[in-house]
Amino acid sequence: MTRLSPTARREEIVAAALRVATTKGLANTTVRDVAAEMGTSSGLIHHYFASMDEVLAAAFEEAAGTDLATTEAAMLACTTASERLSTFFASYTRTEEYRAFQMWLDAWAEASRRPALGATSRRLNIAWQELVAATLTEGVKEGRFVCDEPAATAWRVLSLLDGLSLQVAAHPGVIERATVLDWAMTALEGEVGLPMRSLPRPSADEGRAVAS
Amino acid sequence: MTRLSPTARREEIVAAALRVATTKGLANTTVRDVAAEMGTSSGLIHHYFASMDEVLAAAFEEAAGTDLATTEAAMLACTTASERLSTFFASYTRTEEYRAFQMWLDAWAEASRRPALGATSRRLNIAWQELVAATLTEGVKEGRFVCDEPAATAWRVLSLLDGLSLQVAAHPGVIERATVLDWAMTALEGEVGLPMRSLPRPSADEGRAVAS
DNA sequence: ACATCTATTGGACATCTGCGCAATAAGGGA
DNA sequence: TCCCTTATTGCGCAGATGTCCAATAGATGT
Repeated sequence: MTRLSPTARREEIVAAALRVATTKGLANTTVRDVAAEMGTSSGLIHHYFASMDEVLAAAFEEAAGTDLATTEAAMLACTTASERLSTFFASYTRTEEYRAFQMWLDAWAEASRRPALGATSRRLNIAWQELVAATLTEGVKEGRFVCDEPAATAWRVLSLLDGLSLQVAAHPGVIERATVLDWAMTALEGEVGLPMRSLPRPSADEGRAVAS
Repeated sequence: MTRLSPTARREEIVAAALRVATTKGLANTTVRDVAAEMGTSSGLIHHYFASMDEVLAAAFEEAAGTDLATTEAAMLACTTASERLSTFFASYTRTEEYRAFQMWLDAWAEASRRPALGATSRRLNIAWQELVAATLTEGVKEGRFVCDEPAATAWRVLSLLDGLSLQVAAHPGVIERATVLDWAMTALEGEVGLPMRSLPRPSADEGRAVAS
């Protein structure tokens, strides 16, 4: 393989690991898989990462972190806090379509066994919660929402979303994606004192639009 | 090893597998682990189970099914639907203490990779939801609750509980067990038209009492 | 042109994995 | 008592896994 700069090679490794993890799942991604995906040797990966745990942590960070950044950017383009939350829901439930949620399932399950992955999973989970909490606080300042504890409400909404999405990912057919979206948004409306169904429900297409 | 009847031996294998899975996690439980736990050979396990997938499925069924039966029995001992639900919450959040929730995390993550485990996980998840739904229906008949769609409400409450419990199990310290319990019960109160905090919050001791 | 640094190789190593199979032995029925 | 069924053994097989390391080669500075 052509000799690359350390930073470029590191990024390539993370990108390759992410590509494999998206297909096979984080828990099933091996050093040799990543090396084969890049067309290089397995030793190269350990030249940049001390352990496979750190490779997976970096790959997961790339996946969930990019999702977070993309979502945040899309939300910033909205004018009101309500619109921002609608965008958030559309973006969050979209991830299922791309089987990205299986990665969260793997990360949660492996968190107690792989320290680096666990730390990353924890950090990103909190980051997502803080994004929701911040948006709620904005809505309160705008006078649109009533919310005593934005941090707590954010955890509840996010956890409801996770719990429902988890069923979609692990037990296909039990709950529909559109149902997850509707139930989670209704729960939020109840939390912040909005009229039922006042938040516009994103269509499946809108979810896709955010993705591109 | 002393020669046992097929049914007795099968049960012993499942019990041993469950013991190992409780310690190492479902995903990390191997044939040899189970054999060593019983003090027998690994070949014996394959004499009773076609694949490791089925061993894990049986072990998980034993764990989650017993929990379900125990919880159901404790609920039946209550007179009102409200008390039954309080008992349910106490029993459900108790499972964390025994690290049993890690098993659910593993089951959800592995569901797409191990068919038998996936089918079992799906069945038991639905069974838990049906237990809640049935109790809600009883409460409506008693005139204590208002609930248009018990099945949907059950999924929401259970998913919120799962999403929050998942944080406790995967990211220790982020959310407290007592908080999970309080938030989930409050959510239910909102769903069925009960006054806030009207459902008695079980103490940690009560949770433990149900376990024994 | 040379030397130095290090990215990259390719495989060794020890261990683990699920699974299968021939041999053994225990127990129950005739 | 003998026999036949089958529970149980113990190991082998083929493959996978994370990690490590000596050897190689490519780039960069002098």
